[in-house]
Amino acid sequence: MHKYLIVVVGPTGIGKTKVSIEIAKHYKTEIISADSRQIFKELKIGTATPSDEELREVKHHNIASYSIHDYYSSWEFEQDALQLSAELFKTHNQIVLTGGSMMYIDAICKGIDEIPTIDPELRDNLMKLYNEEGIESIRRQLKQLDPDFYMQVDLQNHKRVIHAVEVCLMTGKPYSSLRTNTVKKRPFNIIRVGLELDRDEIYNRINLRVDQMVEMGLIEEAKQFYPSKDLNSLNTVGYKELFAHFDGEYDLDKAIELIKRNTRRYAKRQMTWFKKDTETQWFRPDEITNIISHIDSLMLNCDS
RNA sequence: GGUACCAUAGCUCAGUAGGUAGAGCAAUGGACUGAAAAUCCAUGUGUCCCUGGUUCGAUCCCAGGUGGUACCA
Repeated sequence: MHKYLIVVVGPTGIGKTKVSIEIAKHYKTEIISADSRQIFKELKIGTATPSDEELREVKHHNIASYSIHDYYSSWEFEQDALQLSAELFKTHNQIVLTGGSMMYIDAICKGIDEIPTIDPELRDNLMKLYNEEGIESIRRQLKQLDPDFYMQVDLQNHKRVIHAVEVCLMTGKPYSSLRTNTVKKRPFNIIRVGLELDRDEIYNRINLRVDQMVEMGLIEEAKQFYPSKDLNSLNTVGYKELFAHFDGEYDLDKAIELIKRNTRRYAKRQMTWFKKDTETQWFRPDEITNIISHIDSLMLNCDS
C-alpha cells in the first residue's frame, strides 16, 4: 500500500478548511496545515484559523505552534512538515495537507534548496544600506558577488536582491550556485486537489468574511499586537491595515476596505500560482463526493 | 404637470473651440527557491443614454424621447 499526501489548495476564503476536514474524516486521518500565518498561536481571528470545533473534529498540525516572535520560514516548514508526515505515515496511508501559503506547499511537495539561515545582523545591515542608499548599492554588490543571478533576478524587487546578496555573503559562494533547480524525492505520492469558484463568488466570500472578522473582534486582536507591529509575522493582511489606522493614517472604514482589497489581491496571486501546476485537478468546494472519488481513482491507479 | 440641471470605463468624475476620449479608485495579467497573507512587474477594459437633424465628419451643436436629481406647482 502506497502513502499519499493529499494536497488541498485554493485561494483564501474559498473553504479549504471545510473540504479538508471532510477528506480527512473520510480517510480517518489528520491534517497538516500549510499556512504561514495560522502557524502563529497569537493570530486567530485575522488569519481565519479553524474554529475550536473544527479543530476537535479532525486533528490539525502546524496550527498555533509558534509565537509571532519566533523566526519561521518555508525552510522550517519543510522540516516540520516532513518530520510530521513521516510520523503520521506510520499509522496512516493518507494525510491531508491544506493551506494557502504557496511557497510552503512547494516546500513540502518539491523541496527547497539548502541555504543557511541568514544572520539577522547581516540582514539588518543590508536593510539599512537599502534604506539609506537605495537599491542601487545592493545591486552593485550582487553584480560583483553573483553576476549570473544578477542577470536573472528581478532587479526592482529589493527583497530578492537583498536575499541573494546576504546568501552570497553568508556562504562565500554565489547564490546561483546553491540553486539546484531540482525537485526533491519524497517517500510518498502527492495528489493535488484545487478549489475554485467564479471570481465574483470568491470576492463576495472574502468581503463577507472580513466583516465577520471585524464582528468577532479583529480590531481588538490587532490592538493587542500593535506594540509589535514591525514583526514580520505581523506584516499580514488584516493587521497591517489596522496598524496604519491606529497610526492615524486613515479611518476605520478605510482600513476595513483595504483589508478586503488586499485579501482579494492575495487570493488573485494564489490563483496565479496554483493554476501553474498542471497536475492539480480543480473542483468547486461543494463537490466533496467528486473530490473523494477522484482521489480514490488516483490511488487505485497507483496501487495496481 | 412646469422649469432647471445631469446622463462618458465597474465607481466617482474630467474632457473634446466638432476629427470616436482620460484621471483617481476598483479591476485584470504575470513573476516568485529560506521574510511569501511578503515583495515586485505590466495593463485602460468604453454603443461617450436612445432616435433623428445640421455637417465631409457628432460623444460634443439642434430637436424629440428615456432615465435621474433639484426646485416650483
